[in-house]
Amino acid sequence: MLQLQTIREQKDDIIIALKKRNIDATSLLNNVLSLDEKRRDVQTKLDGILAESNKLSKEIGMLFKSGKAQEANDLKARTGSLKEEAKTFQDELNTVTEELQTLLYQIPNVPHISVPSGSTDEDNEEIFREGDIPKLAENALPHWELAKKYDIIDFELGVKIAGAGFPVYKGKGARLQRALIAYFLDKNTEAGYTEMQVPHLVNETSGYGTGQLPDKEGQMYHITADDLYLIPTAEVPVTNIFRDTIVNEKDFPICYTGYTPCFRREAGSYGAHVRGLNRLHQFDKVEIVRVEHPNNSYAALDGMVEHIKDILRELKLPYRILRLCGGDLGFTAALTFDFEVFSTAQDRWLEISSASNFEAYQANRLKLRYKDENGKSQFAHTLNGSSLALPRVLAGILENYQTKDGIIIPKVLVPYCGFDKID
RNA sequence: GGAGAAAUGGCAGAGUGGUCGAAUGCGGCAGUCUUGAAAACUGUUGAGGGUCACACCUCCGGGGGUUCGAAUCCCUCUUUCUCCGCCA
Repeated sequence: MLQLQTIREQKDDIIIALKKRNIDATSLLNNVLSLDEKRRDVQTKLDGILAESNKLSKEIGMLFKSGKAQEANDLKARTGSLKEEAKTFQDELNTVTEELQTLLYQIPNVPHISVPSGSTDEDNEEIFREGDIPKLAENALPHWELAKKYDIIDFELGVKIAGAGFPVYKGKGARLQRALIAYFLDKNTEAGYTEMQVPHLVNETSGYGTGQLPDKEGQMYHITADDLYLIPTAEVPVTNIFRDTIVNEKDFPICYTGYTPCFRREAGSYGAHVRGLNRLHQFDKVEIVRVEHPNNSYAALDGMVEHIKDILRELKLPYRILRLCGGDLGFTAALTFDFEVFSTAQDRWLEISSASNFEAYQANRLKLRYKDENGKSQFAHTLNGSSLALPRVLAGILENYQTKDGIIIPKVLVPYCGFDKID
């Protein structure tokens, strides 16, 4: 959520910046400002009445104490109308505040200056590419064929148990999953991230905190009986650790990592591109989350990008990094870098990580603050990234490391797997 | 799931209708002393709105009510603890 003060001071700049998202926010922001003005006006009136009422009450109390009951009762008579007025203004204030809140929730984050304009993923800007694309044999198979051939993932079994998009990993496939999780967590921990195990279900307030709610309910599984949501990413529970907190400036940088399954309804996505592991309702992911001083958040984002690069280098997977364009940028993000692994057998890039700086947008919703050198509360910056999302990394490994003798396990994973080949 | 108790500032913990945004202790911050540190001492220290700055307003788990006036009384919800039941 954008800060009111920022909107007041930089309305025109915000409107220009939001054009990169192909949004004309002019009337929205004007409405926000006029509601804000109204809110302050009503608040001031209400405060005045309450101040008078408080004063009268004190006087009445003193009169009663000194035995002047008659005078006290005279004063009492005057409080009735004040009460009615206060109620009117209070109701108005509540209405205006709620309207204002609703509008603020509709404004996405302001894109960073470096975000290119554009409307679809085709407009994303490739900024880096590394790793050799292997030359596979003529009869190279996509991962869903490989999964079947070596009996390591059973998609049909998942359909039986839960439905499409819930694969069952078997034998070495399951072990490889576990190895990847452990390897990622170890890499993150070595880099200074503290490992956390968090709930996989969150309440509504947490959904609002990180920006999944309102509006994106449809993307999450909702447990209506208890009004809980299955997490679409560890970002939600891990970032919400900091909801309603004031952290110590000395504690920066705050770096957390966590493994969780992720649940996404992915309503409406069908077709060839969602085959196999490409798009699932349940998948595993290791996430990194940082809480940073505003002055340092972009350096922190660069650090996260370097960290993810390091992992992909060790896995020896060919990858590229994209700077997302305005149209592809998530609602809450100011700047996002996507990592894509090249799937040789499918001849396409697969997104395996996304690292974002949310600046103060989530912090404002979360009420996540720190005290600056003057002792004033300021919103911190939040960031997160995947390191990494499992299924497509798995797909990339299966496809790129296939040989006629089986699938070779990347060297760094062998100690975690306990085997060096799937055959 | 049943019965009872409780929810107050970073933490602990007073406060049962009026000058209480809230005693006290711990912690934090600043200073004195010290070569430095510790100890001791002194001061300071909740959040939000509002204002150029004050004033002023709101917040004692959430919501509602009684009253001129509520941390304090009533209703309701949530959470925690104890006991019982069930259970990995």
